[in-house]
Order: sequence, then C-alpha cells, then structure tokens
Amino acid sequence: MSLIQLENHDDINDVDVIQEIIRNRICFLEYPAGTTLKETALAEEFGVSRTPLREALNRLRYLGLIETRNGVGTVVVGLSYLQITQIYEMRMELAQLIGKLSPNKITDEHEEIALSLLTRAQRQTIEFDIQEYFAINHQLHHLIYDIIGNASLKEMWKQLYFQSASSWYQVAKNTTEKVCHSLIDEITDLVTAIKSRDAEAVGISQRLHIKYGFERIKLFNQ
Amino acid sequence: MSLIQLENHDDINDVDVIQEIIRNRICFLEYPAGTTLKETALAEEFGVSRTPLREALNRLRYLGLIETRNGVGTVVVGLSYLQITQIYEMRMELAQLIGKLSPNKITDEHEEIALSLLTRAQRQTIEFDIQEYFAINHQLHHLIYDIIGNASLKEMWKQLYFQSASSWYQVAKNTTEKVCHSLIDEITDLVTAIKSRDAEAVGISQRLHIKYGFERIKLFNQ
DNA sequence: AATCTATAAGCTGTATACAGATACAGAGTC
DNA sequence: GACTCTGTATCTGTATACAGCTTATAGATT
Repeated sequence: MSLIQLENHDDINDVDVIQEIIRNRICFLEYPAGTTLKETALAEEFGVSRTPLREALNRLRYLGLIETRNGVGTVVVGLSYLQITQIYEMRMELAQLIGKLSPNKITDEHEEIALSLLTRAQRQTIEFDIQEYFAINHQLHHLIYDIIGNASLKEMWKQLYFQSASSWYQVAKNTTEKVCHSLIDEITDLVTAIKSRDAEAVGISQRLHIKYGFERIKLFNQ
Repeated sequence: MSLIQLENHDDINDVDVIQEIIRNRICFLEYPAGTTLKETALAEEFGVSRTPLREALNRLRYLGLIETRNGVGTVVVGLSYLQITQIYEMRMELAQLIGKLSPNKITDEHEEIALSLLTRAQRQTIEFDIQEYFAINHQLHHLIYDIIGNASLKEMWKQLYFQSASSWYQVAKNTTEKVCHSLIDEITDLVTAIKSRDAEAVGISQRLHIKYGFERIKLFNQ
C-alpha cells in the first residue's frame, strides 16, 4: 500500500497515515460517537491486513477516541458532560502555559498562515461550508501547536484537542452562524498576538476562546 | 499465561501486566537507557507470542519510554538534558493544578497510607535499600494520583512521572543519603497537607519537591 | 404464548509463518 | 593496508489462520 501524504511527516508510514485518516473521520463526525468500527472492513478498505490496522486503532484507543471490547467490537467514545468539562478546564490551564514555558520564536511564516486563515474564515460568512470550517479550525490548531516550545505541553495540547474536537464540531454544526463569527474573532485576536510576536498573548487569547467555546457547549447541552 | 496481579486492576489482562512489568524495569533502571529489548526473548520470558508482547511495547512507546527502529530493535530512550528540563517544568505547573481542578476528597485512608510511607521512609535512614526507596516513591506517586480529580490531569501526571522516573532514580542511586532525607521532608509536608484535608496544599508541596528534585538533577548533570 | 437453551454468526485476541530492513563480518579489489 | 561490495544473521513489520468471547436468534419446552 502507498497512501497519499496528508500532513508533513518525515517518515511516511502506513500505520501513521491510517491512524490519521480514521482520527479525522472521528473528529469531523464522519464516525459519530457510538459508531462501531470493524477491523476487517477497515483493513480491506485500506488494503492492509488486520495487524497494522489494529496498531492504528491501538493508538486511537490510547488517544482516548475509541474503546474496544472483546467479542463485541470497537466503538467511537462519546464523552459525558463531566468528561468534556474536565477536558475544557484542562485546556484552559494549558493555554496559559504556552507563553510561559519557553515558546518557539514566532516567525513571518506564522503571521502569513494566520492571515490566510483569517481571510478564509471571513469568506465563511458569505458562503458557509462545514468541511472548510473544520479545516480552518484544524489548521489553526496546528499553528498554535507549532508555537509551543515545551515538548510535553505540545503532546498534551494535541491530545486534548483531538479528544474535544468531535464534541465541539457537533455544537458548531448546529450553530453555524454564531461559531463562524467566533472563529473570526479568535483568529483576529491571534493575528494581533502573532504580529507583536507575543507568545504569551497567544496563550491568553487561546484560553479566552476555549472558554467561549465551552460556554457554547454548555448552552447547547442544556 | 496467568501472571500475578501487581496493582489493583479491574480487568486483569496479560498485555497490561506485561506492560507494567517492563515499565517498572525501565523506571527502576533494570533496563537502563540504551538497553535493547528483543521481542522474541521477552515473548518467550512471559510465555506469550510476539503479538501481545508487541502491543505492550507499543503502549510503552506511546508513553515515551522506548523507541523502535525497523530491522534494528527496540531501545530504552535516554532523555536529553533539555527534555528532562521540559518535563520537570511541566510537572511543576501540573502540580499546582492538583488542588485547583476539582480534586477528590482526601480520606482517612489517604492519611493512613501517607503515615505508613513516612514510617517506611524514616526507616531508610537506618538501613537504606534502593528497591524499597523506589517502592516508597512509587506508592507516593499513586497516593497523589488518587487525589487528582480531573481525569485528563491524572493521565498527564502519570505519564510525566513515568517519563522522568528513570532519570530521577539514576540521581537517587548516586546520592542516597541526601535523597533519603529529601523523601522524608516531602512525605512530612504531604502528611501535613493531607491531615488538614487540603488538596491545594498537596499540590503546592508537590511543586516544591519536584523543584528540589530537579535542582538535584541539575547538580548531578554538571 | 412465554421462556429458556442451544447454536451459529461475527467480532476481537493470539499464534505463527513469512517478508522486509539493517548491521556486521569477511572476501575481493585497488 | 584501506576501501568496497556482498552474504548472512537478526531484528522488526505484515499477513493469515485459528482460538475465544459475545450476542442474537431459532427452536424446544413448559
């Protein structure tokens, strides 16, 4: 098998690619919570045997996105309200650490990406496309991720993003107009912080908008 | 295979047990950094095939304790000084969150365990035994872990403990007398915090002693 | 008609054989 | 003597067959 490269990896690896594809399907609600994933079917789809596919699933299980029960199957986890609360509390705390723990230098490239994301977000107010909305959010996450300097913080930041992604996108799907403007506000703040090369401001701004996102989830769950 | 239960698990599972045994061997320096782990040999030792053993190794790889290179082998990772620094910076920040993010109620049982650990630590000044020192530290970690209420914080706290364990125990092995008294100080502070049922104090105390531990590592690495 | 049971279908978990990758040693060459 | 090439041993990666677990369903029994 030789799948197409999705993101920038140095060692392109079938298992990594498969894991990433399935992960995105979960995050972007193609596999909503409760969906049963069958190893045989997925292995056939990707043209590999069950062995490497199981390894991809193992990683997703470790990420906390799926759960497997012997004899039954592998299902996409649906987070309880308590779990979502805890994840968001944690994300708000981690956001503040971005600027505190020796962040990477913010570069012109970061600024360019942020500006292009802002343009794309503004275009969404004219013609909304949920897939494009997901993609902008996803790349926004990668941008922040790239600014984080502490390797441990990076990993945890990433993990919590993936864990909360599907819950957030579930809300976003149902309140498109509002979240669209929220996204513009978030990226606008981010551009300001990046233009002044201020990683601490990036973190504080992230904390703020994670909080707003959580408020929206709370509203949605009432 | 039917291995003996090591810690309290609900679903006892061969892969879990094997993972835990190998993990402890790495943390307790039985497999120091650079050691090559051979799948065939380990599978034979535990009386299972390579398949479940590989899954155990996979989990240790996600934990960041080992690295695998195709055709070469699986080696125990040795952290660079920068990596250790980042892990300790992160641990100090997470420690403060223990009391902040809805901790579990501290119970009489916690107090009893803390007191028994203190007794055991004090006994170490009379007759030092490195294995017992490791065990006390390990159970101390479990005690803190049990007080953390936020599930995400718990997982991250655990992961960073395992990642830094071998580096710390390497230092401890070479400065037994000093670390022995440090341990008593740490548990004494912990007992005080637990007696007043103050999770925030537990976290602050942890932050302090993680900092001291890091200072000792810095001294050792000069 | 209701209930209990046996059985079969479908899933994950495990063992094993084979393929691919890498390091090292030794023959061959300059 | 130094260098290069190649064969081989040994490791991880993958495919596949089989074992074990769970659930649903059909059929017998009350």
